Amino acid sequence: MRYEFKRYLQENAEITEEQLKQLEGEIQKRVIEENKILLHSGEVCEHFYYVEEGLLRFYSIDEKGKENILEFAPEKWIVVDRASFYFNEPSEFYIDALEETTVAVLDKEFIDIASEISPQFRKYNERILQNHIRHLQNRINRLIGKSAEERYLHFIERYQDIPNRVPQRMIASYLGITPESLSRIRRELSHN
Amino acid sequence: MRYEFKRYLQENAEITEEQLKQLEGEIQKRVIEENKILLHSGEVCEHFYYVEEGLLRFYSIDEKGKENILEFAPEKWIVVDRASFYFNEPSEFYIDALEETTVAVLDKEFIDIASEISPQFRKYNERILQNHIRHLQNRINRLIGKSAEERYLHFIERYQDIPNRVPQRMIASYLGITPESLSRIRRELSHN
DNA sequence: CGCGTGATTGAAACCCTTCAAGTTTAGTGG
DNA sequence: CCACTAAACTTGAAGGGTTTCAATCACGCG
Repeated sequence: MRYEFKRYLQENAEITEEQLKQLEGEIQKRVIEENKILLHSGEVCEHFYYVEEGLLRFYSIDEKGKENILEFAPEKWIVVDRASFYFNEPSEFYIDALEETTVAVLDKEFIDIASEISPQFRKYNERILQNHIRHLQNRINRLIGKSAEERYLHFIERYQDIPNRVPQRMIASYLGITPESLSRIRRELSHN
Repeated sequence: MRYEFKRYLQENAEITEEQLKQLEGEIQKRVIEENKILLHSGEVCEHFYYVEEGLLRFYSIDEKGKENILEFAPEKWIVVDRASFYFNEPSEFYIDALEETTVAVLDKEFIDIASEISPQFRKYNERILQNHIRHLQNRINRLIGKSAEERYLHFIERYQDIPNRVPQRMIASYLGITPESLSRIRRELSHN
């Protein structure tokens, strides 16, 4: 397994073999079939999902039934509705699998124990939190300041593999435009 | 002072009088004149600014010179470019004062000491971080899923006092539209 | 009073959406 | 392997919504 969670923890949170043994029982591995929903709007998000292989998606559905994709989560990403997880509130979002996906499932217990036995993990956890904020902040900046075409170009530059793995309409959804608009933007871009 | 930082800390981070004394030297109070810039793009953001009175603004400026406002920070808010602060990178944003503003200025030292002497502060600090994520996430959801009119209605509902304190063109900037568009949206809304 | 800034309005252009119709693609079962 | 089907993508036309640019109006301040 290329992106196994344990190895990821060792490399990124400086967790030792020793500590891994203590945590082993708290890490649940699951294989999620394509299209399976892991979090429904209205539920409290009780888990972090670390993607070892596959692709998850974090999105909302509005009154008109339109899906709005906030995030794609390929290998090495962690998805969670932090607001719901942390504040114990019903989530307004969904998480599902766009491919058959193997995940490491982590709950509050895991976070608490890992934080307790490893100051490095605590730091790592804060780092991904800060990183998440940076990411969201930049995304907002592009949404209010850039055109759809610029946002698309940024997207394919930043997430090279995702365009090959998800339907184009989902990229449109991520960018905040319709599939038709994205199709036309792509046509324009290819015409030079 | 209605929203003095020390009182805020006592109420929200359960900091005691005792601990306040230890922290006093780390809290710098400043009065920022209107239009003064606290953080320039390209600088590393070294401080948290807690607004005791007045109004700050967090924004970027793009190649065309257009300002894109990510956040308004009235009383009781904390502004900081967390990405720059945490990762020690040059910021891509600006912070300035839209009114004469009194702030408590906090640096890394303050955060470190407060975290060390008070577990409550540590928790508080994580809480505002998580809250920040919730806020950004919801904002993105509205930007990709709602019309300009809906976003405007949400804005005036959520931030009742801000529309009276900032020029309308800045609200337009926050919403990601032009001042002219916002003017027309308001006209439409008033015509019923 | 006059100036400057911000808000409004109009007209044209542009971008994006909507709806409806094709076309292409991928997957399924024979 | 082909034929069929459903889903995804593309395209066109019409219509909104937004922007742009320019002009005008409203207001506060020196």
